Amino acid sequence: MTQKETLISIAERTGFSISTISRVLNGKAQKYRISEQTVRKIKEFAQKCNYTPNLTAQSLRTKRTNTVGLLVPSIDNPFFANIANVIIHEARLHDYTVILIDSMENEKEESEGLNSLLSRNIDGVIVVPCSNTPEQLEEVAQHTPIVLIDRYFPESSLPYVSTDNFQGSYNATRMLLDYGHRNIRCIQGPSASITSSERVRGYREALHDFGLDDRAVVSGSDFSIQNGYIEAKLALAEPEPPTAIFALSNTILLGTMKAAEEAGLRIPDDLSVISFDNYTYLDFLSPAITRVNQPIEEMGILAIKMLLQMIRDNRANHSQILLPPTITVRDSVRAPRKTTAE
Amino acid sequence: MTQKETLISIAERTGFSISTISRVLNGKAQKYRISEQTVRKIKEFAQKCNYTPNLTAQSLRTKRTNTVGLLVPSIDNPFFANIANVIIHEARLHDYTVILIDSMENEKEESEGLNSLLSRNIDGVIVVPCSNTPEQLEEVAQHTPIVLIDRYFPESSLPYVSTDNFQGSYNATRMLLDYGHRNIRCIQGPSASITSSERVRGYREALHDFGLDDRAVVSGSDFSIQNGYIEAKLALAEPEPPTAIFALSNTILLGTMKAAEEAGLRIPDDLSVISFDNYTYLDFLSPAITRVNQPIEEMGILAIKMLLQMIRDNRANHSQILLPPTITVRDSVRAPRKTTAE
DNA sequence: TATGTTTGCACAAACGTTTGCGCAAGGCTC
DNA sequence: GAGCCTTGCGCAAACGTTTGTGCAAACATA
Repeated sequence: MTQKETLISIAERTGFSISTISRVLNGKAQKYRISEQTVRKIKEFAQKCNYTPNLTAQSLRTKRTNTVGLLVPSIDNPFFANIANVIIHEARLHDYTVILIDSMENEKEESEGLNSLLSRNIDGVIVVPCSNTPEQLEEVAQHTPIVLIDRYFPESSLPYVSTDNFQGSYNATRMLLDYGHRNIRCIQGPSASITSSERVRGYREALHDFGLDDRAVVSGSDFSIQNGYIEAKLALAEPEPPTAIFALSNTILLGTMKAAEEAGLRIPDDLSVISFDNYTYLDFLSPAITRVNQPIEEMGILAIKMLLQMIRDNRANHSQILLPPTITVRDSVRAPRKTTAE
Repeated sequence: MTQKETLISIAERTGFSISTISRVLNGKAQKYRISEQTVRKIKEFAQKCNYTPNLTAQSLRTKRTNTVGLLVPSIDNPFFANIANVIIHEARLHDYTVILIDSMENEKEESEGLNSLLSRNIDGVIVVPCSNTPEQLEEVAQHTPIVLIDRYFPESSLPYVSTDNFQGSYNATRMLLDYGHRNIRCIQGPSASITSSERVRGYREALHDFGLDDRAVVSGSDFSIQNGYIEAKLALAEPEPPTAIFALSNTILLGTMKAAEEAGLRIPDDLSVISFDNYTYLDFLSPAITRVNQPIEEMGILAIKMLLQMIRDNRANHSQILLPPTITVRDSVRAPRKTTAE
């Protein structure tokens, strides 16, 4: 295996000093009055020998890495892959590289991943937290710019950008109500998660505004297909089964559909469903699924914007932003066959 | 923003030298005969002030980063997200961190991403190449361990691990033939891509073995939903439309299904379909889709294993491995209504 | 008490950069 | 030809580590 070129090796072979070469390659030739001729020679030589600076040395010296960290709970989840994609592209536009760490929805991994990022002297970090407390993150925020995305801590001053899950959920529930549904089951994700709990809140509020507080039924434990399956299975087996199911994530939706199919129920004829999250494949299910659509791209752009601003200004920012979701209407909602007893 | 602890700051406050502290924290106390007492004091202090080593300095000195790069064409594609997931987890098991770069299926981005990784002194890199030539990668291989995954260059000696796309495709086509289909359309991805061309080869070979060389019809241009839609639309409008469609990716499949639906064809009654790639949601389409299942997990594990071995032994490896795919049978294949003219 | 051995740690160089400062050579002014 | 300014570049310190070597003190031996 051959060696890589360094400023030193170039200096030896061109006869110029290390500093001169460094300045030329960093575009500071003018500032330091390096002659045209020298600049040309050095640039040519560097080009020819395919020199690339050693980033570790560079950042050791400058304290900057032009790198931001991105810590997500599971890159395997298309929602987070989507976020990662946007953030990687957006960072790239601003000449930043992204280091992606997967915390596997595990507090310990999250903590270690964060430390690993900090050790690398990243300039800032974007986090979808999976722990329940903001403590470590707040400590990090003392010395490193940090922005939360998707999940956040309402009681903390950490900056975040997320979807207005409450509003999205409220609107979706409202839509079902407007179609005439009165027995609407809500299947939630982990109740500790702010995204899930806000969605539940929206669901309850919509029922409340219809004077149906007592009809609110929420169950479920996590964002898994299995959870959706089990909860839907139970709900549909009840004496007075729901006429509509509101699945608080697309995975929960998949489980719900399976349960509906097994119960011999056709969607939307026998059962209406509405989901969260917007994936292409939701259009290819039968029927295509009406869902609450999070503005992922805008979230990613905003998060990067906030982060880079904090990096540039070297001071904290406490913006806490919720973006409005929209509803993508497809074919999974219809008026119930017959109004329930109520 | 507060300062981070360094060996120097700890040295000043504990009275021990930098080297002693370094050795203690690296578990080399024994080797350098640091007393029990000193070890304890230093460890306690480091713990208390939450010291984490500066990785850039560390790797500048040691030339190792315990980091591997992963360069994929698009993290937004669940297939690559899945690969990334496996590799991240597997690397983690061996105490390696992964830096993920997205080349956006763009040669220039790939090249720059690779340089960015190299600048970081990563210990090795796993690549799903998107360029058509192995030149740059072969040059990198001169000084940095590299393993290709999924896509590879048959004429190059670069090590790779991939699926036996030929075999998977052969078997799938064979299955359709065994069901009695004689008019099978194949919708491919980019013809320059080895994965797509191998799949096409498998398709042709299977037809050949049935003495149906002249019935081979391949069309398509990329792994997009739109491509699948357009090609299927065209195929189904022909005077003698296919009784089965082999979609060479799951995205092509989605387009195909949409076209079939618009043509009023029911799957599998009026049209059989079979796909590549194995995603959960394929089970939730109507009907669930029979598909060729790539052993992604094994591929990831093998790639990491090969890479770490190269890193450890500090020498090249030229293993070129194809893992056998399997077929996941669901409900999208059935015997054709009536045998075609042939 | 003199000598050798062990114990326990510190010194300093090196990794590849960046950057403030300095210095030599040449040109200009008078 | 003396003094000053400009041009063009090099010196060396610093970033936070790791690690080969060195050295003083303590201890053991004779």
